[in-house]
Parts: sequence; C-alpha cells; structure tokens
Amino acid sequence: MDPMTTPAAHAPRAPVTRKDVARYAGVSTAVVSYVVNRGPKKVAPATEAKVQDAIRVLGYRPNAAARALKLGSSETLGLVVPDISNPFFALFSHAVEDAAADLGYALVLSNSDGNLAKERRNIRNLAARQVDGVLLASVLFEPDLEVLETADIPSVLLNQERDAPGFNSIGVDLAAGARIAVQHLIGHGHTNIGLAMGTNVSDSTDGREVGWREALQEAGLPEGPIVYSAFTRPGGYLAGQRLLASVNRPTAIFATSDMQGIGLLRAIHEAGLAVPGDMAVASFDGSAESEYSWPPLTTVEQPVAVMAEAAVAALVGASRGEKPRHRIFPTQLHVRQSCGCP
Amino acid sequence: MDPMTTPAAHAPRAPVTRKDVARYAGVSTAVVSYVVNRGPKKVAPATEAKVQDAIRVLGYRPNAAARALKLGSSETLGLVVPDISNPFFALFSHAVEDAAADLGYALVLSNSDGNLAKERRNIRNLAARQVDGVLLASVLFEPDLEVLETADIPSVLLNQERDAPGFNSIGVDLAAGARIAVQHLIGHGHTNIGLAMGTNVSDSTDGREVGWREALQEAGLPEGPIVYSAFTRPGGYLAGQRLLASVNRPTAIFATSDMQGIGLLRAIHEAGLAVPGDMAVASFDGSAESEYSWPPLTTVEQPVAVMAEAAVAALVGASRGEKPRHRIFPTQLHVRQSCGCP
DNA sequence: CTAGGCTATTGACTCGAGTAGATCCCGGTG
DNA sequence: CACCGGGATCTACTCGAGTCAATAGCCTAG
Repeated sequence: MDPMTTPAAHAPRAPVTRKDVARYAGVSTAVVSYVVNRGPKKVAPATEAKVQDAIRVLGYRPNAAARALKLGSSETLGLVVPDISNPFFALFSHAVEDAAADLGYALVLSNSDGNLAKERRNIRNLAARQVDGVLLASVLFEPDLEVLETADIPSVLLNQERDAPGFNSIGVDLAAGARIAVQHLIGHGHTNIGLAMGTNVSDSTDGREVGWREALQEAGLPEGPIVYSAFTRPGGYLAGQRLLASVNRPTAIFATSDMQGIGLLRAIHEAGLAVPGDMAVASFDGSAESEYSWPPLTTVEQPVAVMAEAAVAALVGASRGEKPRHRIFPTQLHVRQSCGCP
Repeated sequence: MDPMTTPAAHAPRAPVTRKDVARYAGVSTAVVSYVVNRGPKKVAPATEAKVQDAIRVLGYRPNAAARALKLGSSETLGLVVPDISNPFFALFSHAVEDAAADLGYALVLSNSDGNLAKERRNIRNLAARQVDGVLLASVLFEPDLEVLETADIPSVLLNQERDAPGFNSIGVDLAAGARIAVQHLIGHGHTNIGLAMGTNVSDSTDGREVGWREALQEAGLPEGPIVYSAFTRPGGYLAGQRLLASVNRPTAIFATSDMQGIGLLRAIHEAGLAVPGDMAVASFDGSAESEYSWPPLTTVEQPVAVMAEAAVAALVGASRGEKPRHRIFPTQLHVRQSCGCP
C-alpha cells in the first residue's frame, strides 16, 4: 500500500475518465481507447504499457453509458417472466444470465406477476432503456405481439409452442413430452389416468393435454378425469383434492408442471394415501424441487440450459440481421419413484 | 416502391431522436426536452400539445444511454446473488425487483455461482455499467469490501449479520430465530436435538449455531450432534444420512436453511422413518417450498419483502448522501407439522 | 541528402439528451 | 414613441468514449 497518506475514505472521488488516463500516461485520449478496445488501430507496446499502468493506478473503468450511446447498443438483454420465484423461471433465468454473460451481455430482470398490463409496461420500459433484445415469457399463451412490434426490439418468445410468424420463439414439444410420461404410467399397468391441467388463456388446447389424450387413445384406454387449475403448488393441491374426490378416482395422475405435481403429492399424503402405491404421479418441467419431493417425482425434463442459450443466440443473431425462427426442443423423461419405479 | 404501401416489415427503421420530434413539431430540441421532463423551464400549452403529438406520431422514446451519460445515473440497480435458482434468492430477487420498480429503477441480475472471482467480476461489471447501487448477497460471510470500495458505488450487503462500518447492511437476527425454533422443538419434549449446519467461510460462528446452542443450554440440555454441509438440498440430504448414522442419533434436527430441511426429509424418508414421529425437523428461511414438503416444514421465516424494501431504500438514500447503516430484522416462527404439531 | 513509405499518434467530430444563457416577442408604461 | 419586464423559445455547450482523417516521426532506398 501507498506509504503516503491515504485519501479520506468518503471523499466524493470524482469519476476517472479516459481524459484523466490520457493525461496521466502522457498520450491522447484516442490511444487510451485503442488500448482499451484493442483496436481499431495498433499501439506501440511501450505506449500500451504506460496506458495500462495509468489505467491500473487511477482505477479507470470505461463509462458504459457513453459507450452505449456511441455504439447504439447497451450490451444488455431484458428478461420478462411471470414470476421469478417460480422455480422453473428461476432456473431459466439462471441459464439465460449465464448465456448472456458469456457473450458480454447483462440481464435486466422484470416480473409481470401474471398481470398483462404489467407485462406491457415492462416491455416498454425495457425498450426505453435501449436493451438489445427482450426475452419474453408471456403470461398469455398467445402474447400480444403488438407491444413488441411497436417497441421494435429483437425479441424471443419463450415457452411458445406455436409459431408466431416474424418472431423468434422457443419452446418444447409439449405433446411428445406428455405422451411419453403418460405412456410410462400406462406401462406400470394403470388404466385410469387423470390429468391435472394448468389453466391457460388460449383458444387452442395445450400440447400437454393433447399428449395425454393421445397416449390414452393409442393404448385403447378411456380418458381419465381432468381438473383445471393454476400452474402452481396450490393449484396442484386443489386439483389433487378434486381428483381424489371424483367419482371414478384415477390410480395415476399426470400433472402439467412440477409445481402442480408437488401440490398433488401433498393432497394425496393428506388423504392418507401412498405414492405410488395408491396413486402414481408424473409431472412436467424437471425442476430441482421435483427431485427432492417425497417420493421423488418422475418428471418430463425441459432442456432449460439449451433453450436459454438458443434464446440468447437468437437475440444476438437478430441484431445481426438474421431471420427470426421458431425452435422446438425435445424433452426427456426423468424416471424417479412417484410413478412406481423402484 | 409504392409510397402508399406499408414499409417492409423488417426495414431497419432508424431510431427516432429528439431532433426528429423537434423538426416534426416545428420547435427546438430544448423544448422537446422541457416537455418530456416537465421542466426545468415552462412551455406554452399550445406548444406542449404540438410536441406531445409529434412524440406520439413518431413513437419517440428518449435514449436511456444518452440520458444516463448526461445525468450520471442509469436508474438501474444491480443485484448479485450466489444463485437465483435457490428459492430463497429467487424470492428475494422478486421482492427487490418490486421495490426497485416502484421507485423507477430497473434491476440487473447476476449470479456468482458460489464463486468469489465471479462475484468480483460481476461487481466490477455493474460498476462499469454505471448502476446507481449494488445489492450484494456475497458468497462469503465476510464479503471483500475492497471491490465495492474501489468500485465506489453505493451498496447494501445482504444477509449480513454483523456490521461492516461504512457499508449499508441488512440481515436477520439469526441467533434469535434459531433459538425460537429449537425452543419449540424442546417444547415438544425432545432432549437430543441435532444441528444440520450450513458451511460458511468465516472465522466467527454463524448465529444459527449460536442460537441452537443457547436454546439447549438454557433448557439444561446437552448439545446434540452437529453436521456441517452445504446450504442446499443435497447438503441437507447428506447431513441427514450422517445424523441418522451418528452414535447418539437425535430425535429432532434443526436445519439452517429450508433447502437443507428438504434434503433432510428425504434422507429420513429413505431410512423408513416417520416425520415427526421418529424424527422432528425444523428449518430456517420460510420459502414457499417448505410449505409443500411432506410433512410441511416448521420453519423460521425471514421477512423477505420488508428486507428487500429496506435494502433498496438504503441504496436510494445513499445516493442522496444518507449515512450507511446496519439493520437487523426479526424473524417469525411458522409452525407447521414437521416439528410434531398437528 | 531527399523522396517515399511506413507506423504511431493526435485532433476533432459524433452519438442523444439536459440545461444555462442569450434572444425574441409581446404588451404595458412613462 | 422609446423603453422595459417577462414569458417563451432557441442556441450552444456538455457528458465520455469510438474512430477517421490528418500529421508527425523515422527508416530506408535512391
């Protein structure tokens, strides 16, 4: 440390700019830029050393706002999710942040709390902040593309099963995933399989419902009871209570999210039934929580990390003029014990 | 091209600037600023109407980067957490985002993944991005304040039990919370209470360990076995296996986080024991997951929303020159069933 | 010894918005 | 009629960094 006097701890230190570095190093400001950005012109090694030194001594950090202004890019991506405290979105956010950080982008997070007006506000807000792209996990199943269009930012629709022409979108093959899970349940000998379906504002039927139905039909089984409720733990709990009380009580249930699966388990336990003995369960998402429930949930895993990377790549590609596209990823069944496997 | 047809959907529309608005409205750029910011000078109502009109027609959005450059503030806060997919931090992030949004701030999220080097990088990165403040949930229990000092940004240390002079910090009374939980367990008649302690890089003892010990001493009970492991589900699982195998197996366990509590439950279930019959459990945090485990966990709830608000307020206060301070919040015991209550 | 050809460096302009200071225009006074 | 007050508006500079065109050295070939 400097043996001389240290400056007062809380003196409002003026921010160090490129000019200060230039003066200290005895060069022009242009050279400082060239050193910092390694280009676009070369700098003599000796000069570079002087500049690096000055940067270190003064503790210079380029002002990101100035940079963003000049370059027209803030190196920032926006992520809009319904609720970050939902484990699935938390997982997703983490993966997105990782992918973005790898490419030098920062991530601005905002929650829409299942509220369309808030979702719109958030998008507009991000647009005003000059983010380079928006990743939107809409509260709607058919998001209102208008806001995105008028905001005129590259965007990716997440969790999107169907193609929205002119937009990047990313999703998983819901139907195939659900089918595989229900088939697995059928493989355990179940003939009456219920569905705890998440509610969903859309005209078209959710792929998970389709997959459930298909698997049943293929096996020549009748449709089990369906209960619609929120994609949440309480939603699953409620669905569980209803399903258990239904006239033709199923012996297995497929839940359209892990959160519902968790809620389901609670309802079943409270009814004094055993899982998977009295009631088998399988769910959808593949979150960490599903691994540590009791019993551990057999679940359809979404390739979250891969999807996040693809989403970020699509955004970065869009700013380079690439065409928007719709990508669907495959899921994978994670067999644990709630289905009846040992 | 036909001038009447709409422009090609993906024509790289040039961004609308203040100048465009000024030209369209037939005024100077200064007036546009005055209208947008409602000051610092007055504008005649008629002129204002013209400008508002132009803004609407052209779809003008002020460039946040330019604004940030000129004003030296980006209206942005940074949040650094070890891992957003940990439910506790997810919950916290949500609360922080809410509080920040209420005050017009956006939130930049970054994960440090329990990696000190990454934590430092993230902080520096945020500093370069001119965030107005940083909320830091450090991976260390005694964060290296040096980075924050040299970065010279207002900051708040989260989850901080002890006072770091010159820094804002926010935490809960860990010892008191742990004590209350252990006392509750004692109230159920347990005399051998184990501790699943999260590992913690610090010289001093974690408050939760202190609280556990105090409660035992006060009741004249001997210390039960302690197992140290990560603050995670697998950490708790491991701790559970060890505690169950220990020579003087306890009849109740206090876990220092909900995640550990969840892991504990799994280990106990796998051993074929009943909770709370054979083994009672209580944990710490109050996350949503603890409510839906089986059985639901009795846990010490942290006032996450209040703390988040206080943290954001401290940051905003700091930019106004307020003195840094250390605040400790009380916890509250949430009695559910894992402790033995009906 | 000078022209030519390099390379390293610099000066100066730019991005878009905030705002101080100058200017303009109007009605009202003396 | 000249002058002044005062509100409305405009001109011009600023923030910090990127980068191009111009320049200053300097070495070598002729």
